[in-house]
Amino acid sequence: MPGHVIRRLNQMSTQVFAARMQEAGVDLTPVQFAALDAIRAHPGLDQASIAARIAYDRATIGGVIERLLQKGYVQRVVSDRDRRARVVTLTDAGEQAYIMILPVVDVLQHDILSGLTQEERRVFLSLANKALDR
Amino acid sequence: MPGHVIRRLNQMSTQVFAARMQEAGVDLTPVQFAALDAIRAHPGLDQASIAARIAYDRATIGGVIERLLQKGYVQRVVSDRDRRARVVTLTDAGEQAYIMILPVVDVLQHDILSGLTQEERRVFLSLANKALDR
DNA sequence: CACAGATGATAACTATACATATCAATCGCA
DNA sequence: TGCGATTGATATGTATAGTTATCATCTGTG
Repeated sequence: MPGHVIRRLNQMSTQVFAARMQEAGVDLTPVQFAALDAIRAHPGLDQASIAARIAYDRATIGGVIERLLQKGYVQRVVSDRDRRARVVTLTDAGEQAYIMILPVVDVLQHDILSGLTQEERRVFLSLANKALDR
Repeated sequence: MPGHVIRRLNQMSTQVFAARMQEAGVDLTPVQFAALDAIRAHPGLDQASIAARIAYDRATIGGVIERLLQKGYVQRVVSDRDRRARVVTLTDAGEQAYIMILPVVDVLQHDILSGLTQEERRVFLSLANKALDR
C-alpha cells in the first residue's frame, strides 16, 4: 500500500530530524528549517510566496513563522509595496543558527535513507521526484 | 533533499485520499481507514496493539478511535482479561462502510504513484520498504 | 476614478502526531 | 504473596496541515 509506506517514511524522516536536532541542542522542526532555508535564499519574500515555494499552506506558514519569530530567528515587517503583505528576513541569530545547523541537516538527510545503497538512494529519489511531477 | 521529497509525497498522498473519499461521499481520513482496516483484520484488539500494528502513537490512536466511535463504525468495550484495556471491534455500519470504501481505496492507492510505470512503482515500493527496514 | 474581484494574512476549527504526566490495573520477581 | 515496575488509557501541550471565513488592501476593468 503506497499510502501507508509513504506515511511511514515521512514518520521516520520526521523522527530522525527531531532526534538529530535534539542532539545538536537546537529547537527546530523540519518545517521550521525548510522555512528558514527558503527565507535565507530569498530574503524579503512575503509569507504567501514562502509557503508556495516550499509547498505549504499559507495558514500553516503563518504559525511556523510566528514560532521562528519567537525564537528570534526572523523578522517580520509590513511591506512597502503592499500593506497586506508581511515581508520576512533572517536575523543575525537566525543566520548563525542556520550556519550551525546546516551540516547536521546534510548528514541527517543522508541518514534518512541509510538502509539504501548510494545507487538505490539515487533511484529512489529520482522515482519520487517523477511521481511528484504529476 | 530526501526529507523534503518524502514530506511532499506524503502531502500528495493525503490529498489524493481526501479528495477520493469526498467524491465517494465518505468521511474517513487515511489514519481512520488504516485503523478500521486493522480492527477488521484483528477484531478484539486493544488500542495499544492497534497502534503498534499500524505504527502509530498510542495517544494518537485514542483520538482516532474516538472519532470512529462517534461515526458509529466501531465499538469499544473494557476487556475481560485486563480491565485497563479497551477492546475494539467493528459495528455492522463499520463493516458496511469498509466494504463500500475498499474498492475506492484500492484504486486510489494505485493512483498515488500514477506518474510511475508499473515497473517503476514496483521498484519504488521495494526501495521504500527496504529503507523502512532500518 | 469607482468598485468588483482577487489577494495577503489571521482566526477558528478539525485531525493528525508525538511527548510527557497521571491514574488505574496488572505482572513479575524476590 | 507483597510491592515495585510495567502497561493501557487519558489528559495536556506543542507543532503540523489543511479548510473555511473574515478583514484589509490592491488591482484591473469599465
